[in-house]
Amino acid sequence: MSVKHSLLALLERGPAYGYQLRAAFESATGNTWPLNIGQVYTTLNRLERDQLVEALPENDSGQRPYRITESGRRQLAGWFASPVQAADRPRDELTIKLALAVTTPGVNVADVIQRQRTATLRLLQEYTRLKAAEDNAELAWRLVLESMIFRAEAEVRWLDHTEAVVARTGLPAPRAYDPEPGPADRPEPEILRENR
Amino acid sequence: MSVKHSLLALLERGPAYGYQLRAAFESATGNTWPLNIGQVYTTLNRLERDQLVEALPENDSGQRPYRITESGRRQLAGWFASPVQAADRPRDELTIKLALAVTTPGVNVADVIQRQRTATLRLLQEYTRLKAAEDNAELAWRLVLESMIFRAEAEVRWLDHTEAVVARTGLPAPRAYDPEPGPADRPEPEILRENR
DNA sequence: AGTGCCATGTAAGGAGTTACATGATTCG
DNA sequence: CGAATCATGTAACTCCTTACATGGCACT
Repeated sequence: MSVKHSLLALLERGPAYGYQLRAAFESATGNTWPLNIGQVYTTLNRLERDQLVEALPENDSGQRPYRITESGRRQLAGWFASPVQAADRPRDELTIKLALAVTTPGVNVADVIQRQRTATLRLLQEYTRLKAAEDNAELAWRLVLESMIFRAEAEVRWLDHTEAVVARTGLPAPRAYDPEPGPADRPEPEILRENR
Repeated sequence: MSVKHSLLALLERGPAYGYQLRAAFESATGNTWPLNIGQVYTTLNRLERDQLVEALPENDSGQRPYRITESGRRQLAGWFASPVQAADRPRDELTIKLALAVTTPGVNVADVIQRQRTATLRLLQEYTRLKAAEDNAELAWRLVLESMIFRAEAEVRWLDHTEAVVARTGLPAPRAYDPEPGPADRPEPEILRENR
């Protein structure tokens, strides 16, 4: 989803060809989020098919630039205007891992938490070092970096909190599956069912 | 990735069939992260192909339970033992959106931030309400809920921070693409290049 | 002449989604 | 009887990744 809209956003700055779009994307994210070049071309093909971009004639150097269309501009405006919702977000692997760890027999939960904490702290230190080293970097890259810092900090806090909760309440006794699983007893919260 | 390992974790509690696995997964996440039933079956097929699980004989009720294998147990242990790395995480859509917003002509960045802030705050309130309402819920679901709360809080803080940064420094002048894009001038940080 | 970068793509597969199809059972 | 739920699956598609193929051009 985001690559499609990212390419539209980059094309809003002016026509560009695939290789250039990848460079622009990676530059905006400080070269930390590499963008697969193959995906750029396949995404551009889908965008062209959906008439959100149009191909310009190939130039002498063998470059095939694209231009955003009016329809693409509307699509892009819609993206910026609509907030990212809960249902848009992918399931977080760490959250799932710990949620399952507490009900999986034979798993040392405190150990899992500590290993993750160490890894995340190390990441956080690296981010902080980068931020100090490149304080006058591009605004976009700075925002990405700070986003990662805020998220990593929150993750460490959650890990610490979770460790305390688990230590306090202990783990539930592992039980096998009911031979006859009953109906779900907890209704799905409305807010999470939206946009589906 | 996480569905594969989630199924292995659920099967570690004992043999189960597809429908049961979906119910168990959704129950562990408080029915907030619906798991597609079709994907359960296709994932089980891949797991069986890779000999991480084995199919048990179909019973009278037409249920086809699976059992985790020794190889599957090792795979699962490896998952729990290795922390989630930076490279494993998907690109965050909101981060990309704002990073691109600041270099896309005609975008009202403050507006984008405010819309997102409102949406995230509303989510946060809903999560908080849920937590209060189900304080004695399953541990796994509680962890998931708290994870989402910590993340939403961090997001609001980052949004506020970003709003301040943008207000203070202003937006960079939009410029078109260089006719001849030079080589990348910022080396990719080592820590982010790992595990690729 | 060879290495490396620029620039375009394709192939194959995993992961995820929506949608559809099919039968059995259960419950009002 | 009909509707809902249980239970299994397939099809089509998007998204994303790794890997490979091809050709031009620049630099040593």
